[in-house]
Amino acid sequence: MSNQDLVLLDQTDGTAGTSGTSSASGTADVSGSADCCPGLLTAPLDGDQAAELAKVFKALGDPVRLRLLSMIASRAGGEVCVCDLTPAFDLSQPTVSHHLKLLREAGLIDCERRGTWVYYWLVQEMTDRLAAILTRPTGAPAPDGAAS
Amino acid sequence: MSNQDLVLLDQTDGTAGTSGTSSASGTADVSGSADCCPGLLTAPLDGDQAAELAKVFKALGDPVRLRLLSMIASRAGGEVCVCDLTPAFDLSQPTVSHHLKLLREAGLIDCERRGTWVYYWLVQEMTDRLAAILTRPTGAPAPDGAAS
DNA sequence: ATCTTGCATCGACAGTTATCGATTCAGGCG
DNA sequence: CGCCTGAATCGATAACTGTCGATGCAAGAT
Repeated sequence: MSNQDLVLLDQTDGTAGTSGTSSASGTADVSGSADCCPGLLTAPLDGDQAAELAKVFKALGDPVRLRLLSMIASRAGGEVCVCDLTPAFDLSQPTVSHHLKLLREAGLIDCERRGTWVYYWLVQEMTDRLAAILTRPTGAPAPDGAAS
Repeated sequence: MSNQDLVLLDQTDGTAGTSGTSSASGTADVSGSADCCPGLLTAPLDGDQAAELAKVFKALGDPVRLRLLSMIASRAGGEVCVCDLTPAFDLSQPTVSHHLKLLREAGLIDCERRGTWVYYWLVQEMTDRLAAILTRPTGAPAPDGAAS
């Protein structure tokens, strides 16, 4: 049902072909392919849209993952080695790896293996999309006609 | 540490004084009070910021709650009676009530009792803030590490 | 006062998730 | 080749979450 949606995301890990991390296995999509910016604030979501979007927000719904994402994203150029991320947390290496996997499956980050190390970066399309979804369309009428 | 933060949100439920739903009891905050737009994409979050933000995203990380939120928010004027929301789902009334409670505790919606019915509305400040947090500051250099 | 309706709360249960240690895999190096 | 390092995967377990039916509470109607 959501096949063509992944194209938008797959382009980002085209370089990850050499990666052994099986990237882009189950990346989630946000908006339906048909409508570019459904809105969330403008019209009721249908079940499918809500399910896809919930996957991404769920990935963001953990402090560790938020910190990981911010650490990755704040590298404007983008790449962070896992070896830089793991020691920043009071968690085991498998746990950090697990969180990174969830972020990657949500389509928020992507990775590439380079020698011994694996580098992660932000998938900006996804955060942009989320921001758009949470942004009330400009010029939206002031909410005074509730009862219509 | 996060007392004055709630002021921004309390203003929206000033009318809820008559509400018996104990509104604004444990509403979550998003950004620290000092910095208006921490970013998430510009600088690593500290633990407290991440925890607060995660609460809100976690509330959004469920399809039912996303649909509830979109149903509430898409009423431009904003008020939706619970009696209009509950039958839209294949869930029991307590379950829907539970989801509404989580959204309210996350600071995303607020409510007021009016006679027999309870009305919910969107707290736009929160979605605005989330959008800002997910928006890369204008003029930020495009991370070419991903595309290339 | 009693009944009825709308919604929140409670307690229980099933499914999910976060976490760990142990293991495995990928690559570089002796 | 075997060894070492970095990171992902596997299994197990504790904690959390979504869901329900039953109950309680608020407010209007009879």
